[in-house]
Amino acid sequence: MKIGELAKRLDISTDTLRYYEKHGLLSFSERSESGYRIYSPKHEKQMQFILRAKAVGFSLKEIQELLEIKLEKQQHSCGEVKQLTLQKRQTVRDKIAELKRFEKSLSLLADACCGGPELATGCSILTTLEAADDIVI
Amino acid sequence: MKIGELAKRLDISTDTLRYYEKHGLLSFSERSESGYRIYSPKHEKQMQFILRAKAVGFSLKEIQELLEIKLEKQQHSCGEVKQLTLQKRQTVRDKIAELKRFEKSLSLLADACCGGPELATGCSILTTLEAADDIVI
DNA sequence: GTTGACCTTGGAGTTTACTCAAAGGTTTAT
DNA sequence: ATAAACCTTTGAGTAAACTCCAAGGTCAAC
Repeated sequence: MKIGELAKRLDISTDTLRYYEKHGLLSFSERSESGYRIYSPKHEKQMQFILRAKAVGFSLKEIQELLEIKLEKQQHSCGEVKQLTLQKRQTVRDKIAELKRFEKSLSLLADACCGGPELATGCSILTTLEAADDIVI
Repeated sequence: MKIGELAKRLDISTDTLRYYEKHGLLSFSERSESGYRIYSPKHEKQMQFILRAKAVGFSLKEIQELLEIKLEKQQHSCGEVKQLTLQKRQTVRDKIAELKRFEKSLSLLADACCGGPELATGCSILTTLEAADDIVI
């Protein structure tokens, strides 16, 4: 199958497929005589792995690590894989915590503001940001 | 006060201050005869506004909008400010939701994995990513 | 009068994950 | 045989928010 077909099956762009190949995520494929990339079901499966890993939050760099382990399973332990997963979960949790702090502060700001057509001269959001000691950060 | 002193007081770098000026966040300051930036308490207050807005999650671009309103309060309404705040809260909430989905999937993966020194050949995380129809995405 | 700490500018580099364009070769259908 | 639809490569551009560098000017202290 040529690149366009694989792209369509996976619902991504051909550019993305070439990008993944270039960055060591998707293994090189055979080429036709004219130089076209010819993909096998193996490549499609590899791509599905990549897309699933992306869907659970792994970055491309992290997916590279997972692929390295996956391709040489004999050389690696279950513990390593779990380690990567738990690490990722921790950074996700940290980000969630930060965003929740944002959410809380923004809610405080919004709730205190009338939000009406009044001039913004006395807007509580602006004055709070100007001199806030009371924002929960 | 020169740039180094203001930077120290705000606990940011001089590069950041120049960056903010260049990108229209911090108003231009006077210059000494030799071309040094000379900042007044007004500039420090403006920077505090910016840093507080950052601390509650606004991007620099959004802070620019807030500053425009702030500098011409007569021309704007409370509603506009609240609107920006609520919009921001929504994007923050959306991001939290996505990250929570990640967290959930990663937890499922991690919990199913023994994480031991066993070879990764049968690692449940890898096999799940290879052929997962059961990942909650 | 010279060291060292400060300041200036312009421009390049970083990270992430693509996306687009240009200029050209190939295949397929009519 | 020619037009449309595909493929190739290289290289540049995007967003966000800085960060670093080079090459040079300035100021205070000793």
